[in-house]
Amino acid sequence: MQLRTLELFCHVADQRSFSKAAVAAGVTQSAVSQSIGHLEESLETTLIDRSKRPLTLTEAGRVYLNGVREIVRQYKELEDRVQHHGRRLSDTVTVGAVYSVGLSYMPEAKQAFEQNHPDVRIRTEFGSSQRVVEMVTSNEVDFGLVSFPRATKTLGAIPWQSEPMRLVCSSEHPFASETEIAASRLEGIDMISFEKGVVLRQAIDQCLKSAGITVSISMEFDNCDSIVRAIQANRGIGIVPEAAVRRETANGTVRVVACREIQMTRPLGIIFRKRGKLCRAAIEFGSLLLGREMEHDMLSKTEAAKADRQKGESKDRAVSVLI
Amino acid sequence: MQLRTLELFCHVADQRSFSKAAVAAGVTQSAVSQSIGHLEESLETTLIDRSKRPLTLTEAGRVYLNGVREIVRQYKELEDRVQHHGRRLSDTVTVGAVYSVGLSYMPEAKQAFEQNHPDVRIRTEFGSSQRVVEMVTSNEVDFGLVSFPRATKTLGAIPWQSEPMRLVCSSEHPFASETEIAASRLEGIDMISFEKGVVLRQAIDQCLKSAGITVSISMEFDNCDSIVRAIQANRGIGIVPEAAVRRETANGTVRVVACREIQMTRPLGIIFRKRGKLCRAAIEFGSLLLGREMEHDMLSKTEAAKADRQKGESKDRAVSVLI
DNA sequence: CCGCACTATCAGGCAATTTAATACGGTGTG
DNA sequence: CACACCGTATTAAATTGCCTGATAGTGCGG
Repeated sequence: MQLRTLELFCHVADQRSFSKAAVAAGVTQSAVSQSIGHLEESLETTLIDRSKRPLTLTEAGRVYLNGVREIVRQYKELEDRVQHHGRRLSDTVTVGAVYSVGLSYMPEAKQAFEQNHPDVRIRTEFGSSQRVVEMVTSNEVDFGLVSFPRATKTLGAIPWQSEPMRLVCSSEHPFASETEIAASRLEGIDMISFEKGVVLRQAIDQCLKSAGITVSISMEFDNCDSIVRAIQANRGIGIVPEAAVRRETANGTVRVVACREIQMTRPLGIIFRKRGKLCRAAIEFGSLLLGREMEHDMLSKTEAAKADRQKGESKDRAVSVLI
Repeated sequence: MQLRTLELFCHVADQRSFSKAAVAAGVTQSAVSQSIGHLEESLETTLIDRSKRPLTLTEAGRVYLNGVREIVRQYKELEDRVQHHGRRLSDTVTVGAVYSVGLSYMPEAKQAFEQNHPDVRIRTEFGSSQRVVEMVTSNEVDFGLVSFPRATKTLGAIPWQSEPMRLVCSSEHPFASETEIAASRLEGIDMISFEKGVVLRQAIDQCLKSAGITVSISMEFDNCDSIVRAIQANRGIGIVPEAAVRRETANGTVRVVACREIQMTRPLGIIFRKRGKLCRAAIEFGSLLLGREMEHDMLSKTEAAKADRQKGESKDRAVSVLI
């Protein structure tokens, strides 16, 4: 059994889609399909229920996923532990990223960087926002790409860019034919959003509130993808990161509607461990992403943190980092 | 990374030899060498110190071995858990065996069986004696091949065959030129044996004692292999299973010396879980090994155990099983 | 220094994996 | 119900990687 196949399976389970898993893993959809097929064959079990979209895992699939995730995580950790026993520092930069951010920005960045630094490999690890924080904390990755970066005692955060959030609806929705609508038209409308725990949800609620609008949240999900799907199904409107609907707007299944009062962005940022310095290559790559010297941000933030700690609570700094 | 490669690495670590690992895994020495080579390359670390024989693990190698063993074990368990979710019973018989027994008897048995049952695969898992017991207990394997089989509350034991133990010495040893020696000549001689905890050691001590001989144990190891190596180095004589020195006697580096008073055998046996019945194929294969119907032994032992439990302690039954 | 046993390396063959192209199937639409 | 669209399965060809068999190199003991 190929460890890579197990990772592939994790991607498929995460994304509930073979083709998206293929993009995340950087192979073709065909390869994913066959790999998973062989995997199921060798296990003499069906792991994925292909009879409905989005795909779901079978009972066996769920059991397997749990085990495989743990095993893959454990192996990566072991690999790291052993590699650092070796003599020379790794020439590989590993970046953790949430799917939405990683998939949008990593491919070009990786390619651009590897062109200029043929001796350095860039690896991307995907995971939930929470998982990325964990990856950075436990030093599984050099740094992480997340939205709403949050500095903590051990983690530093560098604001990167603000990705616009768009008000989107299905092409069937009444709003679809309009290019701009007044905020008041949103009053009481059905909206699909993130679950209450998700930071993005809180930001959206905040934005709506300050626009003086009350909407009716009709569905809640823990990921962009499901939201987009529900919007496509015309179950309501939603506010999502632009990158998350790039494909869908291109093929016309959803529409972006402008609304002067709803001008949201979600801040993307780089998080890193304050202790334990990054290797040269990682800093170079971070600088490429940022479009400026990463080192400067790391230092200033660290100092800011130090100053903060003396003052007590660091809440206001956190805000300043986020915006 | 290929899970198979990780297993290979475990074999190499167990056997402290590429060529022996190759035999255990059923591939060529070249394949092992290359696999481990690539593994080390991909880890950018040296796992095995090739500068001395027998091979030793580097620091990184030891760390890696620990992790890999756990991961391989975990994956196998997961595989099982998921496969049993599937619809049909496995057509694979998995046998756990200590190296010395498995390597001697499994290859032919496997071949013979698969010839008659082309639809059944036989898989052999190697491990220490203790590990084999664990494999059987946790249902990782259908049954186990061990020496000194020991029935327990959960495990049944079927005596199989008695492998002769041989008194062997280096070709340089004074005894090498003699075909038979008197037991008295062993008095006070340097002997290499197993560590005190090993059952085989206790059996050997017992045998020597009843022959009225006291020897001087000059070295102790936890495995046959190291003992044979020490004997080859002429550090003393030893009493080891015939199969363990087959190669060495063939190439003349060690000699088997007959001694009328030292007539030892080590009992080999099959151990199995009393609860949870074996699949048809496993029983067929067991029967092939035993040369008689396995089912009969399993039943009678179970009943014997039941009778025993009523009487209290089962020590004397254990003996009857062993001999 | 030699012989022996073992490991490394190399070229060739074969099987597994990947890709690109295409067929097939599920889902929503008119 | 037919159609369009999106996503998955299938196929053949190309590629990669693994294994074998032969051979060269190395550690170890004499």
